[in-house]
Amino acid sequence: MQPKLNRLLRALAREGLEVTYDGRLYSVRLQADANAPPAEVLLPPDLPVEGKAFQQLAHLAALRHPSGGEVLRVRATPDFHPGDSGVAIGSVLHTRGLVVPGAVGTDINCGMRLHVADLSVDDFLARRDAFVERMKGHYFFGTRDVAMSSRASTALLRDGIPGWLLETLDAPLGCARAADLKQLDAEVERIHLGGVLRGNPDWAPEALTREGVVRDAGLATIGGGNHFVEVQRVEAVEDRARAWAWGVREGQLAFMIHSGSRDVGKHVGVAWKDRARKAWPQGAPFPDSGILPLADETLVSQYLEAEATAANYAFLNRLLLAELLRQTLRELFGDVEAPLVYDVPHNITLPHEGGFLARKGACPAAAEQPVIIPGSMGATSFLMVGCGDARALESASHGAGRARSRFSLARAGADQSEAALGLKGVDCISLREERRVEEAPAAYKPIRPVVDSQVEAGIVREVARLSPLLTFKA
DNA sequence: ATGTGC
Repeated sequence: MQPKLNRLLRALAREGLEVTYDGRLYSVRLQADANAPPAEVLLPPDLPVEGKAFQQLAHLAALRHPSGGEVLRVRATPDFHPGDSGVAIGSVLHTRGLVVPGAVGTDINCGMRLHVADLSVDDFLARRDAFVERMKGHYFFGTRDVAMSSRASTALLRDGIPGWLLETLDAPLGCARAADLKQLDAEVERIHLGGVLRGNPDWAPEALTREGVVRDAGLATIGGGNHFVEVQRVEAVEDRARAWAWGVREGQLAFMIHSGSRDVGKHVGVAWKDRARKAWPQGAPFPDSGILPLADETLVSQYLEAEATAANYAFLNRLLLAELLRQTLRELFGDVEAPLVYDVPHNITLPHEGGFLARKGACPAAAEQPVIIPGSMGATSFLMVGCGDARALESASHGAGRARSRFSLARAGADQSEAALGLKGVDCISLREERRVEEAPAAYKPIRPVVDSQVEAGIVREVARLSPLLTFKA
């Protein structure tokens, strides 16, 4: 391990990076810019590292805007890996006087949602096939009814889940019929930020606000990449008091949702990538990294409003993915209670100490707050509680982190046996075989060391572990 | 991340 590490440090030095490592925490900065704050990465020695991700972190920390504002700190979680827009997944960026749209990207308010269900695992598995057929219909073949009035859609984009609920309670339609509205109303407090950021429907695709009935084919769909919906079993409870308070008990059926704002986030993210370029001061050289911050006060607040608009949509997307599943459980098993444990975004910009914290694939981990860290397909997932660690910028990892690219897995000649891919015994429902391979357990780092390193560092504590029964991938 | 694509 040690020679390998030394080789990595030497290679990074040749590429102009100054890197130190104390066996737990890396500190990275550009040699050419001693005034930039160092970027820190929590990473145990036995986890694989990629030089490109360090490069991206160092450049993010060195980011400046000619007219002011500053990067205060950059921190990365142990699941960090290179991002294709120039910002590593797992980056947490603390700024003042500027924001960086690329530090969130297009997958705005990608996040996690966890429910537990009052149903035995045996009873569930006895009707697995019927359940799978119904859910395939909802998630893959569009048998869901997610129509909204344009009033409800507009209220959602502006005022989040509470706004949507108000309009929907008033004039139920489509997805509202599917939803148990009273229960949803009671569950709003278990959504991070109450399921609302102040948005503006003008930033959303026009089809979502057009007068009449809005039928959005993307709503209540899982999406690609690492997104999934998984049925799980609560395997072990470590913190009994907290688990009890959150309604989580050993042996329960559970379901976990990992999804985001779909096309709406892409619409906003792409538009603002363009705007950031156009707003860059005339004559100033573009940063090598290609990452462009916004410093103008009006542009900053407009961007945050646009990001919030997509974030509100993502909250509803996860809510409806859960609602379809909850409704299907009721159809098959009668009056099953399946309460929300928590819903938390891990791709979002939020106010922090007079400035902003942009998380790209990092879960908020303020003190006492539920933290959801999914394992890769087939692996254990974790329900944790945050410790509010300031050095970690109150952030935990958002998963195990990708270890191999999609392409490296799909490459001809690679060993694609079920065993080599780690797919043996994994019940994965997917429309496309490639997806199962691209997202196979072998594509990801092991979750255990990622979680343990964060517990040891005082960032999170374990509340419960969940093991997978059935995974839906689009 | 995205009705993608080394």
